[in-house]
Amino acid sequence: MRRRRLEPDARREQILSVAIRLFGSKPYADVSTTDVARDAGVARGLVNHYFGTKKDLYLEVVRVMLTVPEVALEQLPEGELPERADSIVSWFLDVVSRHSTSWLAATGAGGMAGDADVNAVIAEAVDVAAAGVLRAVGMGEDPSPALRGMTRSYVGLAIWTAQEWLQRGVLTREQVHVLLSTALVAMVEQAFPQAV
Amino acid sequence: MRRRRLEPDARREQILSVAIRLFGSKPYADVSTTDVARDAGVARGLVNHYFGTKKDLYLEVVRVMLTVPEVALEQLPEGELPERADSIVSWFLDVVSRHSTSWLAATGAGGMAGDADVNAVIAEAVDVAAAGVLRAVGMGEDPSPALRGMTRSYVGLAIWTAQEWLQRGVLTREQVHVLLSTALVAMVEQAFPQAV
DNA sequence: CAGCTTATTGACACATCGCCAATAGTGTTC
DNA sequence: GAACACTATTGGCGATGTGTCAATAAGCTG
Repeated sequence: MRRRRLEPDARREQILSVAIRLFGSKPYADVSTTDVARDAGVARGLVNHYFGTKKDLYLEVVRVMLTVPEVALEQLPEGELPERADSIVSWFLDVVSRHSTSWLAATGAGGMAGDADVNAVIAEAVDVAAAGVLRAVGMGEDPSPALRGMTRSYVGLAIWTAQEWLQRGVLTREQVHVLLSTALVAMVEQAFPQAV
Repeated sequence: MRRRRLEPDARREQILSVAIRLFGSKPYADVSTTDVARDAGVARGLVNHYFGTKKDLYLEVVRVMLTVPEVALEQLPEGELPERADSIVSWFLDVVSRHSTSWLAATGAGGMAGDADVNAVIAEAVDVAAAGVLRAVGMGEDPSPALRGMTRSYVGLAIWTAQEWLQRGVLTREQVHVLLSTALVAMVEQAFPQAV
């Protein structure tokens, strides 16, 4: 039997990439650690050695899937609210359409929603997105819990709308953009003031 | 061993109620058919006999959890859009707060989101809710696919907002009401026209 | 009470998972 | 180049969960 011995970091990275591919295409229960090990050309025990339990591996996968480049989010236009809203919506749609499959699989929690740890990882990513939205609309300074909650709700709207666009294909990007922009403006002007 | 022999309907109902309780309090993977059988005072094989596979049982549970009395939805006020929006939002918040735990567990898909069959059941419930919203705002006559998609997105917003309210507790019912009403009015007036 | 229908059981076969002692690459030293 | 040490990697054991099915017995009927 020919074994190949790799640096721990390299092996871990290789197994993780295989896991990302599998968990991105099938729900959690339909991916066995045996599948991951086989596709990685490795004994199943090695997967546990590097990642602990199967759920731990899945958590790593979701973390990677939801990690998003927030560089372009730095330079936001200084215009009025509608322009700012357009800008943040465009950024969101760009990100989501680029990583569509993996991103949608992760936010849909491909078969592990409801689990406390998985929820925590998703919630953290949603928090990051919500913080970006709040900064974009000029309310990013020390937001109250209620305000952050409302913004997370808006991110939920964005996720669902993206699904209608990218998975169901019943909406055009233009329609999605209009919907998310108008909703954001309306919420900022009328609902958010109630949550200062 | 004392066996008790019940009518198939009665036994099925009893097992289902136990399953609803368990799946409502723990994620899918944390509930074994052995748990259901034990709590029902029954052999594990009987669960499979009545419901087939474990996932089939779960589908039944989700179906029941998402079945909602849509009686009060029949008599909707005839006023202007803001009043109609207030009305449908109130109806939604009443329903959701009444069945909060089970309803949230189901929409969160307690550990099986991403699975095709489970998604189908949830999607159907969302469709029903979306149809109610469309009727409430006076656009229920033969809506286009795009319009129905936008309305499903709005239902997604409502679900996420309800979670911030009932699970996280960072929003009051008043705040939720304002948020959902203003978002609905804005979407109907500005986004929906793009999807006739 | 005997007999029949069928609700219910118990066990078998199979899959998956976490764990750990044993194995064998790979670089180091003499 | 051979012996060695370090550790990445393997393979198998035990436990748990699931679906299936022939065997069993509960309860009605004559």
